[in-house]
Amino acid sequence: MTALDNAALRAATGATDGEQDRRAEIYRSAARIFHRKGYHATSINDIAAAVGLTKAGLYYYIKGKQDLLFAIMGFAMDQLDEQVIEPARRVEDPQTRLETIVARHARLITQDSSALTILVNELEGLLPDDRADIIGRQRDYVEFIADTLAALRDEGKVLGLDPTVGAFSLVGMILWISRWYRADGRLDGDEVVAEVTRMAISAVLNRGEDSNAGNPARTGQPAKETRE
Amino acid sequence: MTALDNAALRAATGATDGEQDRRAEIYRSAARIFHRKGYHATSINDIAAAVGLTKAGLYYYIKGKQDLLFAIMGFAMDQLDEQVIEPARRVEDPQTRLETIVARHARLITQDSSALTILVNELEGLLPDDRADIIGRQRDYVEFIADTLAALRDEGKVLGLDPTVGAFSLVGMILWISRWYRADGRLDGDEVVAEVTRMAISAVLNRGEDSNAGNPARTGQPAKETRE
DNA sequence: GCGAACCTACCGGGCGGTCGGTAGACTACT
DNA sequence: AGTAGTCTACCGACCGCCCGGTAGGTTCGC
Repeated sequence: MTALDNAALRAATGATDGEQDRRAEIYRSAARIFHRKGYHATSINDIAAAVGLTKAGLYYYIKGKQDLLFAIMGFAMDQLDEQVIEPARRVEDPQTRLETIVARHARLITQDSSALTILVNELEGLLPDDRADIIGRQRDYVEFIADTLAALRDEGKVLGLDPTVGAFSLVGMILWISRWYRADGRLDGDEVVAEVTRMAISAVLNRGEDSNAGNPARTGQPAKETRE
Repeated sequence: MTALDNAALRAATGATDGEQDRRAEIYRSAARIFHRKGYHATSINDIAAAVGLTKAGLYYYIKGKQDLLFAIMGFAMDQLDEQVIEPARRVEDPQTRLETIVARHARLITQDSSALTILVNELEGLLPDDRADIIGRQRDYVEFIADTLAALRDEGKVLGLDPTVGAFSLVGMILWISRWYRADGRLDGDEVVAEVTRMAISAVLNRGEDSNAGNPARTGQPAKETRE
């Protein structure tokens, strides 16, 4: 649906609408199959069959398996930029900005997780240059979140949390949604997005008054108890 | 180090110590390579070369590629059972139990993430029966966490959080550590474990007053901005 | 001389990718 | 109107390579 529609490779050689439609269908199918079986376990034949072509016919539209993967990942990053990062950048209040990031990213995943999940799971399938490109964009995203956490810390709303650890942890929470959420399951997408957003905010904000800054020494005795 | 030492396949045919050592080394190497390159992208030759054998020589020790994968995953689940679930089961207080789960699981990952990461990323490389086995054990683990969250809710320490969503979210946070944590990085393992544990607890507990009192105060009130 | 611990050589098969074609729609000229 | 040329959108057959796995040794300590 919302998948690889027009953005991805609109920049390709001048092309008819029909050709672009077909190409989009191919990218969408490929993303779904990569997502389900993994990049390396998916053959070009699998994708060709899924769109009703032979392998040779498919190669009329694509340059190779790795380009296909890179295109899908590039599309996913574009999606993240447009639907999450850009809107969030326009929010000034750090806490609201963080809520925006988490909610929008989570929502994207509950709607169509294929491309975004491939984005994080199949990095090693890329050529080194392509991988560097994608990794750079991903790092920018995490830094964006970390900066937001740092801003919250400067406001005194977050105490003693390393922004990098915080950012990674939130990202992990969000990305993991694609592994357990099923659109036809017990919970609907909006509920999940809301729950996860609430958890994320609660994870990084101080608890009430008693936010005893840095370390444990509280209820349990974590980190100490790990001896076996 | 702490990897596939003796447990994994001690049940194999009666075997000498030397043979078990070699076998353990093979499993350990395989786990490391699977972790780095992915199961499908790793060839039997890669593994053989890594332990200084030819492919045929390697087959003296293993039954096949899929059995190797299953053995590694089984070992990882055993590790989780022994080092996380069993110790946590002996903790009665739900909050302390949750801290124990998160801290121990996180610590396991900062120490040696290979097997545990394969466990979650390479499920589709397994034969259906093996996959069912592993998935079942994983589900038990998530349910164990969800039950702990439900117990916290019954104590009034958690309000309005679906235990399943909570459990999955915490698991996502923990598992993601293996993607960004580097033993030679800025932060050391203990710090990371402590930070993540604190975030996890804070993510699920009520904000406000104090937890131990049965006073169900307000939660946060975000999740308003999730519109489009 | 015998078994454990390996090796060299090989097999069938599937992979990503290419090549030479061609059906058919669409002009373009006579 | 007919026909020659052109281009898009494909297909069947094929290539070289490497894969997981195996058959049948060979070496070496006991």
